[in-house]
Amino acid sequence: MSFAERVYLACARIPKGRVSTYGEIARALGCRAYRAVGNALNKNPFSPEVPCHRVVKADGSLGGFARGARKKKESLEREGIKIKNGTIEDFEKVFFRL
DNA sequence: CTAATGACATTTG
DNA sequence: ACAAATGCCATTA
Repeated sequence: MSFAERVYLACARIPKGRVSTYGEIARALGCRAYRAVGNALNKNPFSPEVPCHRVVKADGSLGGFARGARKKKESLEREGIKIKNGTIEDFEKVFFRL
């Protein structure tokens, strides 16, 4: 089981309509490799299977997205997450602590 | 094995 | 508040 695999599993735990951060994912895995988490999600071999779009930066901004940040924003809004000028509103509310 | 690279995070200027 | 500099950790070349 590689690090990336664990990342995907953790990601899959995030409920619809909530978001989490790269750092939080790393913390849930028992380390602080938030950079590595980003790399794992970027590869993302399980594209629609694992909801990688629910993972954002710690400051509430969306961060990057392999298929374009635009798409990511739309996906999140579709799940009921409001975004204001590239930043998530009520970030503290929708934040999902693993 | 060493070096380079990020969908990051925090601190400083 | 914003931009730049540092630190971070696993992966990959």
